[in-house]
Amino acid sequence: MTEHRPGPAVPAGGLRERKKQRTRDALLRAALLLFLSQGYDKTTVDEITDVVQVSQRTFFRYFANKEEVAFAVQDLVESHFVAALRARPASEGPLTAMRNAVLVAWDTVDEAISDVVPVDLYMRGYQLIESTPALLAVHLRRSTELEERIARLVADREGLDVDADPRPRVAVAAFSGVMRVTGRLWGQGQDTSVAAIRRMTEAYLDQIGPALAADWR
Amino acid sequence: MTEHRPGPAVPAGGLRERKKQRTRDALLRAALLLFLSQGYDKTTVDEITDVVQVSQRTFFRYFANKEEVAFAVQDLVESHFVAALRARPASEGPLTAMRNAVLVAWDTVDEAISDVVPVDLYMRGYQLIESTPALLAVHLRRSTELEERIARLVADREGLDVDADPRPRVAVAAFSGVMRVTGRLWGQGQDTSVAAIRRMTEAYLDQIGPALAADWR
DNA sequence: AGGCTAGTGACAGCGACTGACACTTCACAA
DNA sequence: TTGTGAAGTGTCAGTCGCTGTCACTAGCCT
Repeated sequence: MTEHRPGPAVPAGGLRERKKQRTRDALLRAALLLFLSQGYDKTTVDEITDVVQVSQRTFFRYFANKEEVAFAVQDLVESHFVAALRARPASEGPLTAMRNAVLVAWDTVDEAISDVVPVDLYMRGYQLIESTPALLAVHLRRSTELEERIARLVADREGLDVDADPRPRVAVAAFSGVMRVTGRLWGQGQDTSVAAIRRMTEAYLDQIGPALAADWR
Repeated sequence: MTEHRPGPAVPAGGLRERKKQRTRDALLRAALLLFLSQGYDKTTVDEITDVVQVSQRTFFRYFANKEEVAFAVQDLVESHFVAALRARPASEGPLTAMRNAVLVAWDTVDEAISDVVPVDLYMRGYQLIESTPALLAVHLRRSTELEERIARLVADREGLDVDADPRPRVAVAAFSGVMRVTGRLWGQGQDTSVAAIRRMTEAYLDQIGPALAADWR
């Protein structure tokens, strides 16, 4: 009996590891709640660690900086989108595949993250990012990294070399540009539901063709 | 003789104002040179103010934060592009106008900024931004603000309401997305000349059509 | 049982940034 | 020309994000 199947409700790993996970989760949740209730800038790391009863030094052992904790959930959603894109049939063209992937991703975010945080919390977190200059800046930089990943993925789908053919990067750039506008406008709007952002996404993607036409009249 | 025409080499304003301008310029130049020689992160504000012989407090009276000083020249170039876009004949469609505006802008950056800093310095500054995470993040956020300005400008050209018709923002987003890829790849490349980025700009813009086609084969 | 080491807390220190206040210096009017 | 107000600056003290160091505690493994 040196080994046994993992029980249903018991997280993997020894006591050490489980403790670690608990601290990280606690910090994450505490930070998110504080950010949402009083704003990111007005929340100090000390306040977060006070809630969790942990030294400030420990916070920085789990998160490289104060920003990182705000993007933990974002990471999940991004991976979720990438997975959705990967799942698209090879028969779909690049733009169609990306378009369908986002829409499917929005339709299934709930299941994808609900065991970490409720979707509602994620949505409010996203809005916080969009409305906090420091976070928005980091978000955009992270987005360009995601773009590169996607470009490589698209290139693979089409059997191309990203560095030889500019089309993958150009297509992804144009697509992502539109996604960003959508995110921004959604953040400014009233309806903060997933349905709202899904609707806007679709509407704006539909405008790529018309918007890029030579003449708008 | 309570007033006299401004002499040829004498900047406008009283002594007070001229002094102010000199301090600001000195700080700007000192900062840029330090950033370029030893990197942004490794340069402290104290080092900058030591060169100019000014207290740290004074630095922060001229620049809201350490980042701001790195974008002073960038500001000029952006305005230069906006001006170029404004100068495009109404007969050109949105995309054509933007495309021509960037190209013309690159062809004339030299004249536009040379009395503040040599173009070479600007180019190296741009590369610094692209390669410094903290600066890149801010750059991208600033870019979205510029995008909004451009979208309004484009909407005006076409006699549309930005908030009613999504096409201006979508077109600008797609365009800017491609511009960003260009900037990134240029920054990673070897040739740091204006000619190089102009060439890449043109090449990548040419790919928008093909990249957005349904089928790439 | 006892040594090993991962994880933590306490502390000191750096650098970006801010508020308060006193002081210098220019501007402008009497 | 001089005096007065305000603009611009330096000094100082303090906050906050973040890092290095070191000693200590508690799971782990033999």
